[in-house]
This record gives sequence, structure tokens and C-alpha cells, in this order.
Amino acid sequence: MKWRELDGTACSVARSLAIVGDRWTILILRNAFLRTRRFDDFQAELGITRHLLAGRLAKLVKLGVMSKVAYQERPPRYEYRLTEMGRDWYSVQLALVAWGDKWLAGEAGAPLEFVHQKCGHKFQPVTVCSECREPLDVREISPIIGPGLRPPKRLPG
Amino acid sequence: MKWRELDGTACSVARSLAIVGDRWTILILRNAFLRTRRFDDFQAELGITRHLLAGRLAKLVKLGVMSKVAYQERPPRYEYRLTEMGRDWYSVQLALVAWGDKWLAGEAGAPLEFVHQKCGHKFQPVTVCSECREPLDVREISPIIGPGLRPPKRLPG
DNA sequence: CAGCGTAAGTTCCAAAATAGAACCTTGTCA
DNA sequence: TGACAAGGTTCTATTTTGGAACTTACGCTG
Repeated sequence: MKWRELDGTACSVARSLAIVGDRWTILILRNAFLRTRRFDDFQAELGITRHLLAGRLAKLVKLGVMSKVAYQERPPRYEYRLTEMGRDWYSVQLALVAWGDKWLAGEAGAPLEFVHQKCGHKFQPVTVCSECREPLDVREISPIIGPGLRPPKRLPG
Repeated sequence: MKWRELDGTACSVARSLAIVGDRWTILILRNAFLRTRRFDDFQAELGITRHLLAGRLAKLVKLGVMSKVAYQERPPRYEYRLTEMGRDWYSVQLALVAWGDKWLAGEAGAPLEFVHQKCGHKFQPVTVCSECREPLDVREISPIIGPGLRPPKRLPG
């Protein structure tokens, strides 16, 4: 399988990876959530080469994850902001952070903690079932064929 | 920043990426969740080259995400299973699937759907606050410095 | 017991992606 | 007029991947 074919597969993991399946892209999004918006700021904070950064940002804009917005006209200057699609990536990032905190932080503990303003507490993200609200366990989940894999109904005529 | 340095940074996203930050590794884990266990099965299902697969599996084993278990002695044959650390990756995968389903599946709908055996319903994963159980929104979360970033207390003596 | 099949790798070379550094463009400001 | 700034682009060297063939250790079959 070549990477060109990835987003053609009928798998949402593969399709997602076709967009955000490299480390730099995920780090760019991480910093975007920490309010970074400008080319040079991303470059300095991440240490990514300018060349790659330009390519990654262009791809994210093309695919609708970020948008390029002029913040001044003369000289023309742009910033990159998360779209709704990009903001929605946050649930993946939270899961990634939680996994890293749990398994990789060691004795020192998590580098960052998070406070939920709504309730005022430090929290961990918990993934629950949209129907019964119970936390999900791998062993209690069955995948089934969805509409995206079912053969289309034959049209009349 | 070079990739060697990534897992040395005080960020759980970067540390996680140092392990699972390439597409093949994530696809290997995806198939592991679908019960694939043997070298040749991973190879055939993913289309990854044997060379890379060997490297990725070895890395996952070294870092404790999967374990290599002999399932027969003569000739020696091994299979790869998720450890607890690996099973715990599932929350990230669910978030990734949900994001792909929502933003990339198009009109056809999700390729796979999931049933929660406990309640019997098709569901979406929802990320909630461990304290108040409300769904989390980016704009209601504040990161704060955690113990992993606080300078260590000076030891007496 | 020669030859075929199987699982799990390893080795080799060509093609693609990345790192690192320098350079370019458009405009402001002193 | 020259320095500075933001946002890129171009260049070469190194690293990583892709693709295919080869290896090892055994068991089976005729």
C-alpha cells in the first residue's frame, strides 16, 4: 500500500492518517491549540524546517483543518487558525496526552495538567459510550459493517 | 528538533509520538485490535514491507506496547499481542475513528460502526471530564503546569 | 531422503522524504 | 540608505521507505 492510496481505503483510521499521519502535523496542531498562529512562531517553537512547515500548513489548509487568514494588508501577512474540523481534533489530542501521561511520564508525573473550567477541577479525559455514558472497554465493543461499506442500493430504472 | 530528542521533551504528545508517531505503527495497532497477531498476517493485511514491519514490531515490543509470545516451539514461531499499555491505546484509536467518521467519511457514512455490548446500542465515543462527567469542549479547558514540569524540591542535606 | 511448503525474518538497491542552511520578496522604519 | 521583519522558496546531504529477493529452521510428502 502506498500513501496515495491510504485515503482511498474504507477505514477512518487510514483516512485520518492520510491527513495527520506524520509527527510534524500533530505537533503543529498541538501548538495551534496552545494559541500559536504565525509561521515564524510555529517554526521557532517546533524547530521544524521552514520548508516542511510551509508544506504541512498548506496541506492542512487545503484539507480544511486550518485556515489562512490575513491579519494585515500591507505588507500582506497571514496567520493560521484551526477550523471547526481542526478544533474537533482536540479529542484525539486529549486521548494522546492521557496515554502519554499514563504510560510515559514516569515518576515525575504529567508535564501538563488540565482544569475543566465548567466544574473547576483537574481532570482526566474519559471516553464513554454516547448511549449509556459508561466508560468504554475494548473488550465490550463489537465493530459491525457500517453504511460506508455496505454495497449501495440499486437505483430504480 | 530531531526525532531522537522527541521523547526527551516534557510533553506527553511528543513522547507518545516518539513511539506511535508514524503511520505504519498506528495501522499495526489498528489491526492488532482486529485480532491480527502473526508477522505474515500483518504483512499481508497492511501491505507493509517485511523489513519495516520487523522494525516496527521490534520497537513496539521493546517499548512495552506489544509482547512477543512463542505459540509453538519446534520450529519456533511467535505472535505479537497487545500488552495492557497497547490495549490502553484504544481510546486514541476510537477518537481517531470518530474524527475520520465525522469529517472524512462523506455521504456514504462510516465504514465501520461500533456496538457497546454492555448497553446493546450503536454508539459514538464521547470524551468527558472525569470529575463532572460533562462532555469536554476545547474552550473550557485550561492547561496548567504539572508535577512533571515543576522544578524538583531541593533535597535536605 | 530430495524437494516443497511455511513462518519469520534479513539483505540489497533505488526512490522518496527530511534536515539544515542560505536565499528571496515585499514592505516598514530610523 | 540600510537594517529589520514575516513568510516563504531553493539547494544539497542524509535518512527513511518501498520493493523484491534471499535465509533459516523445521515439517510433510512421495
